Amino acid sequence: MTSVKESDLDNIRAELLKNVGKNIQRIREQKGLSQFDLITKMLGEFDVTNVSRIESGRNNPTLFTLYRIAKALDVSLPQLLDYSTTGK
Amino acid sequence: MTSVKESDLDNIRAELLKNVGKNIQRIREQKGLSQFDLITKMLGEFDVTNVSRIESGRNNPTLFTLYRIAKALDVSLPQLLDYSTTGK
DNA sequence: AACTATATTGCCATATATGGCAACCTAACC
DNA sequence: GGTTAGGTTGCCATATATGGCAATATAGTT
Repeated sequence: MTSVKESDLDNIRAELLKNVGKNIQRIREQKGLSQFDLITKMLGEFDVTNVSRIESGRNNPTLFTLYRIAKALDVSLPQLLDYSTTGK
Repeated sequence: MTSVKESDLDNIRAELLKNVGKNIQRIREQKGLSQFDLITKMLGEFDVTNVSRIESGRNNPTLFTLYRIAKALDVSLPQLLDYSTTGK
């Protein structure tokens, strides 16, 4: 077994995006911020629409996007992506 | 001061991509793997060309790409992105 | 010199993240 | 009822990550 079925790969991707998205949402809400509040704290421009898509796992955000979200939420990049401790 | 000059934003992005890229390269070489070895260990298909581009900071990888690289290198996603401890 | 392994760069095509806006949906108000 | 805040979804355009291959570079070895 060296390969992974394509559908499995899609499931792995979907789970990852959902887990990270939920983690972002959890941290944002812990800080008492709305999605709009978040984008106003982000470096540069960002569309609030995409926050919803990222938090719900519909988008596969880039490294730079994740970095700007982490900064806006006042957490480190590793913290933002560490969903293992929060009960997956 | 609420905004960031566009050139500053580009510099922040460039530095981030370079730091994470170097971290990936460092971990890969510590494990004694070539770029080709890395892609063969990654889930699904990945082009070796893009490993070079990511390690040199020319590409802004997606979350799923970072996840697959982390898995192939046998480190956690937070570890892969934690370049702060390694001397920036 | 030649050969091999590894990495970089360039080019083009495709897939998709993001920008931007409008419409819609709840829930909580008055 | 209406209004507001927050979030979602749909649509389209643009930017760019990735796929894929070829060419080049570079270092190591014989």
